[in-house]
Amino acid sequence: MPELPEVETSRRGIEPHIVDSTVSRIVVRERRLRWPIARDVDRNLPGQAISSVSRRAKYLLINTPAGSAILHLGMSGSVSIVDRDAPAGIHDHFDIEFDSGLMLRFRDPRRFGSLHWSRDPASHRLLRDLGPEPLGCEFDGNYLWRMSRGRRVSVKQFIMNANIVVGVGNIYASESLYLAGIHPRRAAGRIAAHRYEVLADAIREVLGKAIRAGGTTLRDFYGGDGEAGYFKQQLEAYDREDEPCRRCNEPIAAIVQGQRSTYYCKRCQT
DNA sequence: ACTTTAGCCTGTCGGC
DNA sequence: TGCCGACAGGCTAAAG
Repeated sequence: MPELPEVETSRRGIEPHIVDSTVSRIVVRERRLRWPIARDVDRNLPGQAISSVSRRAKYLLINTPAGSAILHLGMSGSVSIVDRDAPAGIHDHFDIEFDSGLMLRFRDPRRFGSLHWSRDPASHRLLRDLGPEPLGCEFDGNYLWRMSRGRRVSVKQFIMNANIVVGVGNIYASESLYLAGIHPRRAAGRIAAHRYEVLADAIREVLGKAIRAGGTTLRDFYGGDGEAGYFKQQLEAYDREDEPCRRCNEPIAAIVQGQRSTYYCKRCQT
């Protein structure tokens, strides 16, 4: 489900409801997520006051003066703010309860999500090697060009590599390359600097637009406030196999790269 | 140091 | 109706 815009939408949906609240307890019903939920989460989170909710890549950070809960939504995870007495459904794996009477509920049918505790999240093993934020100032075409020299991977897999740049998942990779007019199979190391400027701009534009639309709801994504994202209507390539390219009418093609589907226009993308 | 692959899970959808 | 395979928005560890 969630790429950067969906995680950012979730962050904005939950932060106002829990900031300045204090965690009264945490209820874990299922520890077997992508990594088992360690007991130090249960030990450290209760009693802490929430200072902010931030995002790094696709991780949500629930920050307190003593450290942060690091939450990942995996492929099918979502968070919601509900009343403390709301009955738990089958895939509601944990709740973080607050003194306000509300709680943050984590639901994840496929259990690819995760929850960790860290006193210093930036140096946590899951976060420390991540590349720059695509909407931040260290990310630009020159950065992509420098990082890509000598690499033979396809440009699509290159921009989906979180060590290069974070937050570009399968949907927005196709969308960005479409917007930039770059063929997804082209080798990353054989793309000229000026084309990387176009690509970096495209990534920022696509992600920015998607955040403004509240994310992409393909099947079942809802932000923290329960609203469906409506970026799907703006998708140019993703999930549009055989439908006409909106620029040239060529049917959109679908291929597989690294076991993920890629969508692109054979005429517009070179 | 880079690239590729398998695998973690459940739910849904299309074809038979 | 039901069964079966294919596929789904992420990411890591291990192997090559």
